[in-house]
Amino acid sequence: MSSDARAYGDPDTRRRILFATWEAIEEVGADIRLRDVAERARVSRQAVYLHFGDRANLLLALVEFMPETLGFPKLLAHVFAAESGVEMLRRAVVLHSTYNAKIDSVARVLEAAQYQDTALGAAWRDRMTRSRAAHRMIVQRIAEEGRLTDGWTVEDAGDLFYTVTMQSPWRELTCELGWSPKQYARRMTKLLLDSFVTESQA
Amino acid sequence: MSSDARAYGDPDTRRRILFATWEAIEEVGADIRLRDVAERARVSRQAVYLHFGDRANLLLALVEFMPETLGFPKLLAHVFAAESGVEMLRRAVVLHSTYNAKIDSVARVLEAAQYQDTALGAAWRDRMTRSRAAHRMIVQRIAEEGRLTDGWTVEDAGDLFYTVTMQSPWRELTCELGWSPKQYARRMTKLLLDSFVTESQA
DNA sequence: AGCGTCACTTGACATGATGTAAAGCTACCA
DNA sequence: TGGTAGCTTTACATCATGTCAAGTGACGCT
Repeated sequence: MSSDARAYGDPDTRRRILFATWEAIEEVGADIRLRDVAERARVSRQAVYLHFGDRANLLLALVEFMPETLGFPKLLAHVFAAESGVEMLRRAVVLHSTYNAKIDSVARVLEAAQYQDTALGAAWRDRMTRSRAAHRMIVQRIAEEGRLTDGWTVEDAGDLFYTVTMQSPWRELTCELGWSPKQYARRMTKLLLDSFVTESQA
Repeated sequence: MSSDARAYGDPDTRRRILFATWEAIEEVGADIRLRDVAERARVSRQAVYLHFGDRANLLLALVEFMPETLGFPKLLAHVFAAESGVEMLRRAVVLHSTYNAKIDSVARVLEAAQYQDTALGAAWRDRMTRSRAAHRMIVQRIAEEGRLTDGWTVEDAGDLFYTVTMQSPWRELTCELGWSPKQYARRMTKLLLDSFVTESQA
């Protein structure tokens, strides 16, 4: 995935356009026009096409750009630096509670667009696949520590963990139902630990 | 909500158009063109506009039309006819496991469109609000029977129940990860019961 | 100084879907 | 016979996407 031989144009301009797109999506929503994006980036509409080819490709680039900009790798590393599987799970949910908020407006657009553009759908799916793998590793760790409840396999619990902490449920609970990040983290963690983990300390 | 003084035109034609829309969405996806819809319904493109005004309104009508057509009220009644709260929850998850499948293609379109059209968004939200209330009632029943775990309030558990059984997580688990309806029902039920319900029988 | 090239601008244009407007057709009903 | 409801046909305005071609300015190289 993700490696076009060489990107066109000035990297700074490219970044400006990506930031402009991001801003535009946050303000306007899904139906951003590329002329608005261009205006925000203070370039011509055609510059956008020169850099990214088309709308789908622009969003595609944004999918890579956001996590880099938000320092996602570091945040993820902190989750995996935990000393126990249960603590990893806790930290993962906390990460979701804050990180999901930052990418939500863009995520809405991508969720909607993924079925219309093949390449974009693939990129989004790829992102999901990684996330799924990360969640499974956490459950794997819990299992290795002998704390996974008998009824669950690593695979099933991992997939469920991954799925219920996805963007959509998070969005519903926080944006629509008003849960704070802390409430989200506490309650979601409780749900998962209650089912996945055998009691021992907490 | 949902009561325009009187609908235009022949009700049969109206139904034909709605079915055609439904079909078109299932085959083509989100980017259906109204001319395709018209073609399937064997009416002119303008007939669609005469009946529904615009695209958003057509989708709006579809939101009401689908549950009626699929006999949703009866299915819901069966859930609430259960003798215990726990059994209600079980039945609700089973209902999700099959019903979500039937509406999924249309749900994708509506989820995407809800942020673009105000009225459509409101209608979709209304649907969600009802669903949320139903889920809460089930948890309420569990609580009344004294089986709700100490750590949960009816409200929080209800909202979580509602949220994790939403369309999106269901879609991910079944369409993308390949869970069968039975697997979905069993595992989702286990997750919820493990956390919400105090052990007593099963 | 001259030359080319990169990065971008400008303006024009084709495409294609949405939505509106107006006139015509047909069957039924009074 | 006349009217109206329900739909068709044709035409048209709009608007975003995406493409094309020519032009401009800065920069580096010779």
